[in-house]
Amino acid sequence: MAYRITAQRVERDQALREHILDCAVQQVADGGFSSLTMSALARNAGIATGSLYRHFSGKGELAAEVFVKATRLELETLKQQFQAKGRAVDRLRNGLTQFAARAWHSRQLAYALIAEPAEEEVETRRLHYRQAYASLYGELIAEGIADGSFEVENIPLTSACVVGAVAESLVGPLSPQARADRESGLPSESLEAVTLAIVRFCLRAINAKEVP
Amino acid sequence: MAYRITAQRVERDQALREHILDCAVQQVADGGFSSLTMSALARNAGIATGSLYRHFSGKGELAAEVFVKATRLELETLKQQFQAKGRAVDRLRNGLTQFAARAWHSRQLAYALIAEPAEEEVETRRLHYRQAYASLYGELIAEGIADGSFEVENIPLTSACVVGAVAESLVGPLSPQARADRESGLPSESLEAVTLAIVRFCLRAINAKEVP
DNA sequence: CCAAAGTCTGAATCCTGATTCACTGTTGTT
DNA sequence: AACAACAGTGAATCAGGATTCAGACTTTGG
Repeated sequence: MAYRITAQRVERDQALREHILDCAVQQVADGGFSSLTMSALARNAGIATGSLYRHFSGKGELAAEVFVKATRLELETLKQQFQAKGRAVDRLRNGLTQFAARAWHSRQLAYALIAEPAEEEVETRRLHYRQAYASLYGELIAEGIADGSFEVENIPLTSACVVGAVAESLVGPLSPQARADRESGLPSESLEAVTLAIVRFCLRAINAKEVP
Repeated sequence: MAYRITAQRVERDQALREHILDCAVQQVADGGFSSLTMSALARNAGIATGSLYRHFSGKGELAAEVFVKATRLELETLKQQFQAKGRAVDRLRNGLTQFAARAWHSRQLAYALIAEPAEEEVETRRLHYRQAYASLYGELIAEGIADGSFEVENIPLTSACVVGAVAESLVGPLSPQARADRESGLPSESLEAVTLAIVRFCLRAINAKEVP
């Protein structure tokens, strides 16, 4: 024998893999999944295209990992707000507010994660994580129902509606920001106005006793 | 001179163009935009691929026309309900109910029109028509506000939320139908249940005095 | 320092459809 | 009928990105 996978090598590999993923996330944040090409990524990461394939079986897997890495963070952040202590209404309001702010400040990434067409593998993950978002809303709604502050008949469907409403108003083509991008230069609603509208919309939709 | 575009020729051309579009819509309704390839379309329409280019400048234009043809119908149908006579609440409820039913009965097409990734030219039209949907909701909401049956602060944003909620719950990955497709064979909500949930959600969200 | 066993490289290749175009078939005019 | 001008055909070509792979280069253990 004359070669063995040493600990140092394993570390380097992991570090390089992370480095590649970081570059990839950056690329998606800058130009969406459509700008994530193997050659551009290799260039950014400072390696050869072929080397990418030592770390990822193919583009699909790579894109999926990018998606998961970025989405998990958002989901966890929202979860933290939702599972904090306090009244369900407040937690929902805080969660939505924070979610809106994060999406607002990195629109391209938010759009890529929520809506941009991408590899099949990404769509699979998207499906999974949308369910996860909906479940999160569902749990919170259930708690609110239990303590009498909300009133909803069909929790899963209502959760889906909430996910849709939030997505559309924040990153969809109707979002004020997208409109502003198009009719560039012209007035556009502020983050505060948008957040308020979304929070009101959702709270009313779930029959909250208290709406700002 | 020895050739002139005769009326007969013009008619044939128009007829053939329509025939091609019909085949294309059918293909999209069966397998989504992803199944719309020039060669398959040529085969279905019974002509050569090259001939497609006598009627459309390229795939983008063709796909866009398919989108517009199919979407215009939906929009007009909804508009008719919304602009009927009667109370705003009833018109909204009827419109949503009908929209849901139509989407439910041709999911693949609904998905293709509302959410499926497609050519740039299609996305442009989609943008336009989503605005149109939102405006339609907006007008109706404004009428409802005027006669005191709704109460909404930010009409455009609220309309966007409605569009998103409806889209997500009907054709999004969280729609009961999509879930059923996945966990095939298992129970799934009925069209009636879904419709009721959506109508309730939207009516409450816009602060309707009367919710079923 | 050497040989063995990996790793890296990036130009060449493959893949999947859209698009073209030289050729054949039709239609309209004289 | 004969010709001009257009329409239809579909195999060949193109396009643009992912993927491969024959060296060149590194690391490891002796």
